[in-house]
Amino acid sequence: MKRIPNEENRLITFSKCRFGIYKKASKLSTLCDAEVGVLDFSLASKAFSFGHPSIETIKNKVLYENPPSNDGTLNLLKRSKRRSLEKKVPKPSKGWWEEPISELGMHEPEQMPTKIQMLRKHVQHRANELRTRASSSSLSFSMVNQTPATNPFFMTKVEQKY
Amino acid sequence: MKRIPNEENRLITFSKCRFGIYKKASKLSTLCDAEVGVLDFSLASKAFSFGHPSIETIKNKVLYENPPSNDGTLNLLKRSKRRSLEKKVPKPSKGWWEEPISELGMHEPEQMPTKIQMLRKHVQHRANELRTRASSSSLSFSMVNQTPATNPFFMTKVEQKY
DNA sequence: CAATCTATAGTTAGCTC
DNA sequence: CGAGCTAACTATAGATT
Repeated sequence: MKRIPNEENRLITFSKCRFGIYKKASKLSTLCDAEVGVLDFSLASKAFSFGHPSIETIKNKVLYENPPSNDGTLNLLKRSKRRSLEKKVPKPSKGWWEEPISELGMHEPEQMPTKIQMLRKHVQHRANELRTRASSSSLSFSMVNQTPATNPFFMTKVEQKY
Repeated sequence: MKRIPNEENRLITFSKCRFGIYKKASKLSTLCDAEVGVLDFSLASKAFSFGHPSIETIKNKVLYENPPSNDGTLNLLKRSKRRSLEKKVPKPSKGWWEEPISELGMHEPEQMPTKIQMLRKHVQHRANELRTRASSSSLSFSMVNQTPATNPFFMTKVEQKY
């Protein structure tokens, strides 16, 4: 799978696929009560986006790393105070599906072979589906902590199929 | 279609659908030579993202509205200078697939009935597929101009199916 | 908790008009 | 230039292990 050579076909596909992604993003937001943003920049220097509940909401999360309304309060408390509250209302243990995908943050392709072994198994599984391609571009998954204190764009590279 | 009631199922779906979207975003980036970013915030206050070539690239475009390398130069020139250059290298006429989706920027639902008629036909077609749901949330498409001088998050609301 | 399977549902590339 | 179609492809909800 590679870049569509014909420019017209490429642009038509760009448009069609974008709507497909927006539709899926919309579905995700409804089914899972999530906030989702999608940004698409064509090389022709046009940009489009989808956002739920709005692209502004997503933008603000990225720009200002606003704590979410449902748990931000705790994070504003001192660590000791937060700990004691957490004892009263303990967090449920986390399932694999809600774990951060990875804690790797390397950006150099050379580092991949060893570091990639540290990926969580379910990511490896998915990553295996996305087989190597010749190009140097990469597929990135990242976990974004929403408190200002933590790195908001922690990133992991895996091999990319498309 | 509505929010999945069971929390476990909801989280599993969140995880599965996210990967599906990432896969499609990856495909889009390769086929169409585009830069794509996806941000997912679960209500459990976790956030994940996909980015091609990296989420950092997308983040920087949003944060700093960096002009793209392939056409940003022109936009930094004075209008008069730009005009004269554009005469020498005229832009090709645009197809429907590369037009900004809309030039509507309203945020009030009350304004929709009249304004929505201005949407391009292919957007109307898509929008019609996304039928009303009871909730007040909305599906947003937006066009993002990449020069600092223009509104980077111009937005249009249409009805949402999911 | 995590992986795997599968029937069903959904998507789209290329085509026609 | 856009809209519509559909065969082939792809994704996924729910079940199973």
